[in-house]
Amino acid sequence: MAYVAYVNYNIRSVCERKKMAHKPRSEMIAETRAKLVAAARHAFGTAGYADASMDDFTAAAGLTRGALYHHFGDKKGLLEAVIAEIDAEMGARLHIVAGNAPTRWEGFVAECIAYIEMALEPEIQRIVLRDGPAVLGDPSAWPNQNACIRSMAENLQRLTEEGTIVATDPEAVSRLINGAMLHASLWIANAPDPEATSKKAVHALKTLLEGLLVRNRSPG
Amino acid sequence: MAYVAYVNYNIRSVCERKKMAHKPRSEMIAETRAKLVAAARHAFGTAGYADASMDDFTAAAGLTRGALYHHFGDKKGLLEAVIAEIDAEMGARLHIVAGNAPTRWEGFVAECIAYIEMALEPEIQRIVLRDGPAVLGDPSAWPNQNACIRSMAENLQRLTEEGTIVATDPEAVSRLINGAMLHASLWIANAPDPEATSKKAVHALKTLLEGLLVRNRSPG
DNA sequence: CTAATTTACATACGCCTCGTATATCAGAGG
DNA sequence: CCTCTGATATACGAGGCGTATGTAAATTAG
Repeated sequence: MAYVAYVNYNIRSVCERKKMAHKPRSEMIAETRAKLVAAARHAFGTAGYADASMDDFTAAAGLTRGALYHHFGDKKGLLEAVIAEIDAEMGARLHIVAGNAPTRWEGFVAECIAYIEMALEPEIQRIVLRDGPAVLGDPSAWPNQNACIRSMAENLQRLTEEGTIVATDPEAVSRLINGAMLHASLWIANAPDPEATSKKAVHALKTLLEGLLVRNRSPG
Repeated sequence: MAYVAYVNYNIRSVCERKKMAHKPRSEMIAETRAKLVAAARHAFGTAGYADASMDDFTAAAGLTRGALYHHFGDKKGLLEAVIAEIDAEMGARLHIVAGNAPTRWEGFVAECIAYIEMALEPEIQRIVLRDGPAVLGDPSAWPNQNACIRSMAENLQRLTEEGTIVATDPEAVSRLINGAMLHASLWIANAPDPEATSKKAVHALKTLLEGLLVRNRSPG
């Protein structure tokens, strides 16, 4: 018995989608995943993870929660996918910035500043910096390990080897700096005058970073 | 009509509480609030804010959600109260640490290290560092403004005036350092070997901080 | 000292959200 | 052509939260 109503099933929507595209199945699936990720990204970025209703944003993507559970397991799984996407974009942007600098050190500083600027974007701030850690735990344990951090740690490693900066554990320093930048972004974004605050933060960060330069340190 | 069942009301629990104590009303209220905050603090600290059921932890405190809504408005309000309590404790602990140091600079460094250690405690980490920002937004905009940050900013102000450290905006530097420490704590807490990681982080932090000392900087 | 009012809390109800179980259909492959 | 697997939709149940409402104790008024 039961489920009599299934006679009306989803005939309409399925037919519509059939008419629209005759792509191979794998493409349709990729498209579905992309649609879900995009819709979730928007919802998470504006309403926040907790207040984003799965029913709502799957519907906005022209789908239902059924598709979501099939592809991502649960809401957290979808958040992971969204964060992975954003993180990849961030990594790519930082890579470009670092590559355009004349020296390694300057590249590093430019990367830091670019990171702060990116972290000012509301979507990144909300999803990656606030909800991400709350829902998924410590970012340093995430699978991607934040492409950003790895890139910075590598730079620091080389700078240390070159003798440009004082000897420290590169990973430790990169995590400290990353945390500093992240917090700075939250501060800037919520400040009454973000522009001025940003200048103060960038200046302070440069001061802090320059303390690492060997040429700035007197033997002592 | 309706609400017929109210005849049985809460006679039992009320009578029990009446027998137990004949304190003035204000004390009873304070006790209720304290019980709720304590129960919530435990639940938030172990299960996390999102997974802590209001029905469950109010019941654990011998109360119902009615009391909670009356005193704190909603779940967020209770979280605010919990965080305020924890923040006050942290501030007091830091104050003591700083006061025991021979010089202002050493006090500042000691405070930083103590902060990292505190932030390793699971309850603080979960409630203040992860769920807090996700639910209540940027910590720098919280009412208490994090007693910790203010204290550090004051120290930096004085150190700058004394000429001990290079001139920067004290608030900016304190926020950067605060973010660095916070992130370091998350990293340490989730590292496979927290002890060793902690040493690395503290060493790196000291290196970073010492870069601010005027006596370490060569004129450049 | 009694009556009115306020305050502190408990209960009931409804909406919404999530997760799981089930149903259906479209393609892929034999 | 038939079967089987995979992609998606629907139905159902369990909780969680917020609000509206109820009650009794404490306080204040007269």
